[in-house]
Amino acid sequence: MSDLLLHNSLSRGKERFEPADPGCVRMYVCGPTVYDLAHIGNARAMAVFDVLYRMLRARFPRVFYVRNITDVDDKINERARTSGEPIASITARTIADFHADMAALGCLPPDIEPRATAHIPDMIALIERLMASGHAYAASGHVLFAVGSFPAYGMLSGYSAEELQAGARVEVAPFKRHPGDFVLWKPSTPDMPGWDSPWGRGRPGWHIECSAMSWRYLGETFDIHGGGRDLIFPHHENEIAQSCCAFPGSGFARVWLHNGMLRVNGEKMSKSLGNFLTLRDALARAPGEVVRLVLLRTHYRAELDFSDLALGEARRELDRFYRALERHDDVQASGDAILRTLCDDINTPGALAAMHGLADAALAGDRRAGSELRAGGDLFGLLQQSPAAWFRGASGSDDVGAINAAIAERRQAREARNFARADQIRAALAGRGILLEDGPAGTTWRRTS
RNA sequence: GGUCCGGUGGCAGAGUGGUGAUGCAGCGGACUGCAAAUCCGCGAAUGUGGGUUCGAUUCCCGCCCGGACCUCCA
Repeated sequence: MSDLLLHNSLSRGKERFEPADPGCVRMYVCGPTVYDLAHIGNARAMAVFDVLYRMLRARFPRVFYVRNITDVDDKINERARTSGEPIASITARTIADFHADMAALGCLPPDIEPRATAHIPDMIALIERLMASGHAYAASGHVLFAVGSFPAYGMLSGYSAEELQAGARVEVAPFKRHPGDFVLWKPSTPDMPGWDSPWGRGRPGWHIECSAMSWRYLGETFDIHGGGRDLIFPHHENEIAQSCCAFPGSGFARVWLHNGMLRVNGEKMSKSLGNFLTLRDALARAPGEVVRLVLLRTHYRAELDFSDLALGEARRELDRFYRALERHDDVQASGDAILRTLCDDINTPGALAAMHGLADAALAGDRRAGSELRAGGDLFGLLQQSPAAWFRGASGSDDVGAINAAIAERRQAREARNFARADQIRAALAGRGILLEDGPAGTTWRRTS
């Protein structure tokens, strides 16, 4: 097998990937903050790293994939305040929604999905280490990380502490020693979630949870840390600072991967523009595999335009793949051809081109190609259903008997060369989203919507 | 303003220092009663100006255009 190359945000270039422990790849991905439904930007990150997870599982004996759930956050508090719904209710519901959405998107569950609120003691332990080593200080009830104590601060984002100071456009809290210092722990009022700590009752800052949970489950050093590009600064930069200072010499994550942002129908996705598309919205418009393919048709580091046009194209691509599977899928296959292309920095568009080549071959009668196509689909998390289910399953109505009756009537009409009647029947079905296809073995049907 | 990323056919979207993948759409043809699907074929692109090179879409520089990020916190 050829090398696995991954673009490391730390070096801004592709590197040959070698896990620290050849027996087990350790990966951490930033999961959702559970105050609202996942949007398609979240979905992209989840789908991209799910493909990586599948690739790694195909290449290495074991993969341990950790994806956290942030269930303590001021956005959650704010949602509870404005809606009146209790925090525990908001987070429980949103987590259930998230799991349902991920399943619909075809994402494998991570090996463990730790919740921030279950790891407060780990966070406190980490903060105490930072206090003891002089990287953190208490001020006005807060505990802050002192960026000046970490010379490498900025190694990921490319910002220097000085630049940040110069460019600061937000009012800096007066108790900070350096404008770049960030909160590790902050005080909570009685109506806010809080935990007892050496610094009084309080709650964690945004970044410390990921340092704590990755430490807990993956150790001081691990292989891959992934997330959206918008997390590079400040979130990941601060994670690095916390973890590297708490565990000198550890280096924290060895490879950082960041997926690009989304546009919707050509516009930047934002709540103010009113085009903030939830994954659930997308799933209402198209099957999960179609949404997933749209997210994987573009290389993960590039900006992606999520459009209705793209949904249509993706659906037609999947139609073709399923047609190829319909004819031939009965041989053992490895998926190696597809995996080889994916191993060039998760080159899903390139691998998709290879999938089309396999589909061509399968449609031409190469049974092995059809099986390779299926195996490639397993790497993509696509082609996970039977062609029959894809073309004729789901989408509501149980009018299969009526459809078959109509087909039988049309067959009689055609045999009598009454094509006007035959076409009338076909048009009536087409109006209900049923497309008839006359083949050598008779007439088959599929849903077009 | 600072830092960084990107500009490929009508659209989407890869690779590559030496005749520019793949998909969708379009056009012509085969097949079909007609379609659908499938197959065959066709046209169509590397933002711009320089530089390096025998040769640049690929490497370097300028320019233009587009995009991302520039924290804490209420």
